[in-house]
Amino acid sequence: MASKAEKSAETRRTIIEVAREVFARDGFADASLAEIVARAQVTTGAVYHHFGGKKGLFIAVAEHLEQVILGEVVRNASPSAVTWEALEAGVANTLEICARPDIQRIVFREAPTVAGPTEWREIEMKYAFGLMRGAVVQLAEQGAIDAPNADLTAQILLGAIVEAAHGVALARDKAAALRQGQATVRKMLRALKSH
Amino acid sequence: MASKAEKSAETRRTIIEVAREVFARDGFADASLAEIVARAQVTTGAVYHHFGGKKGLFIAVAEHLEQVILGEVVRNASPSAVTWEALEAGVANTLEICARPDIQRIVFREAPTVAGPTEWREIEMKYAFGLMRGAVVQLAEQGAIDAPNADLTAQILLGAIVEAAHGVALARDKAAALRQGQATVRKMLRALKSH
DNA sequence: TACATAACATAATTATATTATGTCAATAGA
DNA sequence: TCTATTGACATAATATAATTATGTTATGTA
Repeated sequence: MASKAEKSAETRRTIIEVAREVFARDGFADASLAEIVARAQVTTGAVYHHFGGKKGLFIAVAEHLEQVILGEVVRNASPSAVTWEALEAGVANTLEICARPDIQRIVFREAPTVAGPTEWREIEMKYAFGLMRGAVVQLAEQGAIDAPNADLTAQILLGAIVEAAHGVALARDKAAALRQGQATVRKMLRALKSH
Repeated sequence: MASKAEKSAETRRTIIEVAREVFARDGFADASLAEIVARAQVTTGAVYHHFGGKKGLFIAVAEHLEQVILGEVVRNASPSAVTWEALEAGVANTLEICARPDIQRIVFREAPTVAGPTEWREIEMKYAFGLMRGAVVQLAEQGAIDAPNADLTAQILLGAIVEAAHGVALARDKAAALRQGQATVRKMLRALKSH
């Protein structure tokens, strides 16, 4: 046991795990690769082997966090088709998840600039943005939502959610802010309902 | 004429002007101070004298762009007190301005991470965010808008606007996207109207 | 069993931002 | 009007990381 592939995957996970902490605390620019490899008990060679460099490592961390988000949102979601209620619940859930400081900073603040706008958009398409976009498209087809441009609508909604989450993270009374943020976003969402 | 102070202000303006182009094209991290000073026909000494470093220069550029935004928005605004119509018009106008790629990237994507969240928030308070926040507060006092948390509401609105602008910038048919984005944001805004 | 290669470690290199120092000219005070 | 000071830069040295190049080892495979 402990095959070569398993050991490799293990170090990869370890590096991502500690990098997540360091990037969340210091941000991409101020994070030290030296600290990451020291805490992960590897060398820079390992990082360059697995991720191709600091940027690659950061993107891997960000993508991993996107998977975490996606995992939690779909786990909490009903497995049936997209309904209006499911969208509302998913939005509220996403807002809560995005209020976590590490996700906030790594995924939504820094990743777009570190990866570059276009490349990051492609990655995002597979996760939170893709999910939102898919929901908007389905509801638009059902005639439940008024969205002539699904991409744009999804982006605006996600933007509102992310900024609400950021506001929540900054607030002193986070529980209250979370409720207010969810209420405000829910109102905005309902404004898109077709009738 | 051409006093020392005038000449100094002139080089300062020149540096900001060319730095704006380079930062907009390459982003903060990939932008080369060497290229900036070469194109501005000064040396790094000038940059450090005026701005204290690369970060300081970037923040100066971002703050300058915030002034540009504020200038255009208030110029287009009616000089009277804040009304619902004024807010709607201001939001539509802001969305249009924020769709410009350089403003998008420098002010809303990178500045928060380059300056650090808290420091940038203080700066923002004097410009777009402060304007939005002030409008929300006034309208809430008038009872025209339902906003229990003015900071949070302003942040969510600005987030929706900025993301809408980003979507517009990415769209092929920008004119159509701009109209759709404005329509969507207007709907969301009206959802906050109290009745 | 021998070879190839994945998975790293180590050491050299480089690329830029920063810092330290130097220069000159404008301006304010005597 | 003379001079001392200092602001406004230029130039050259330094330092801090990231990156690259090269080396090593163990494991899977033919």
